Amino acid sequence: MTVTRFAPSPTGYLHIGGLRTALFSWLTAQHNKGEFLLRIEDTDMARNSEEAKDAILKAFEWVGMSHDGEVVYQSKRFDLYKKYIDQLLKEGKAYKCYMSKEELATLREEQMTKKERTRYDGRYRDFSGTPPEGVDPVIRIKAPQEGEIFFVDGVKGAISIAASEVDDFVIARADGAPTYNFVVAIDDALMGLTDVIRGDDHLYNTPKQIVVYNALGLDLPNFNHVAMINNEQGKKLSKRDGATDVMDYKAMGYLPEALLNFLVRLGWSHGDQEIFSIAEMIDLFDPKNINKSSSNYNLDKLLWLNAHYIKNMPNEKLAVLLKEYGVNVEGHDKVELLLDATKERGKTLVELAEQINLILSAPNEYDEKSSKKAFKGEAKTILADFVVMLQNWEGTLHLPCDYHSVMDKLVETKEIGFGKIGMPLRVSLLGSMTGSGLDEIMAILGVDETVSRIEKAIATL
RNA sequence: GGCCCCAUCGUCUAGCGGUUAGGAUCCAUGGUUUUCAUCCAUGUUACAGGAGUUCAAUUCUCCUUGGGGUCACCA
Repeated sequence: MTVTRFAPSPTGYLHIGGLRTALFSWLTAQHNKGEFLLRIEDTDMARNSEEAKDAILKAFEWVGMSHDGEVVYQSKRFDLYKKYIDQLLKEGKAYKCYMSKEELATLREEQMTKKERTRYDGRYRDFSGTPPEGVDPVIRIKAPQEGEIFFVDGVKGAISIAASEVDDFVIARADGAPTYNFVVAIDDALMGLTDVIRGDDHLYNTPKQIVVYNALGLDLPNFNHVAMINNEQGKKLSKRDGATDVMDYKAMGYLPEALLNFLVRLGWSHGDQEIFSIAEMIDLFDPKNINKSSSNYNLDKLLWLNAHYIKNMPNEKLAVLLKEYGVNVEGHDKVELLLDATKERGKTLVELAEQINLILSAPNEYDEKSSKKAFKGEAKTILADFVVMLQNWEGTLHLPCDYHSVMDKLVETKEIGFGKIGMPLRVSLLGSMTGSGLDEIMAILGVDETVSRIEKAIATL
């Protein structure tokens, strides 16, 4: 059975790039009817935060990616890691290193001035003398000293790194707490991971983890390293490039299905297909189609996708979502009409809410440019005549086409162009020259409200 | 700097030795729409450079250049 995982460290919000690798992992599991596990990497007690962990879980909930089984917390598994550390110590595959932090810093400085790669020099690897006083030792694992560490990456292909590049790295801190590369290998193995999908910033961690797998005699999973997402200039994505917190996208009015669709096409493709429902992604996703190269982040397509998903979303669902953006249309007797008339005009739920509010609340002021253009000439008398006609026909006005026929009639009897009534009417109802169809707006408002808004406008002329 | 990875329109990408190098987005233009948006149509724009291999390279190899990643008692 395929088992994948997402393993964030709870030091901040869920990053947009993290969501993509999580999505790739989740899709791989779903596609193979396997399991997608969630593990919180909180071995660094000093940097963890409960809020960060909750924020990450919340983001997962928002996008609708559910994990299987219980969330695994590494901080609760220290006893387990301790057991493996003791085992390696006993087998001579790991050793205590009494080098102080100061000594290590000095060594590193020397290496840097000599422009060498900074690495631990192995001075305690075969140490058997009397340990220095006052130093709590760290525990280092014995990495191979020659040869190559080789593995086949699912997206990058064959990777080989010289053993000399991997030093005897620390697996347990001076306080006894295990370190990342050690526990990742153990947990991935113990949790039954078959496919590790992660950012390629972890590529160099892989040989280290392989050292752990080998020392403990564990089976290797398939590694898949996904290239990074950079900003539009190809540089590392930072807050300055816009939102990097997944939840910011919710605040900006993006739909999770749009965000996921956008993300799945960043570094992965299925021919020319652009639109993927969640079900289609699951059906078609295969990590072997993941791109080797990094991709740049550009929100144009996300906006387009979001507009697409809003346009195609059932009104009932839209009405529910809109409540989180300050618009409650659920009680309105013309909800269907209201949403049909506005949903093609908002690329985000925030914009859609604005469009709806434009109709729902009478304009407090009239856009200067629009009113100047619309409220000129005979506008006042035309609007007054229109009000009279609306009132005369009141009982028969229900559908947009009913209102349209009144406008037709007005244009006909007064022998004027459509714009003569259209423009002033639009500004009277919405306050500006842009917006949904007049027929729909009037049908949504009803005769009373329509007349009231027109009369209010007339009063200012 | 050492090591590792990468390289097709501005951006996301298709391509897997022989194509008029395709799609999407963006942008521009036209049409539909009483406005705006939607929608439809059309158009501009790409194989980083240089050597090979081959009858033939965007595609394979090498070099250069450019970009990214990584070098913790962080994850």
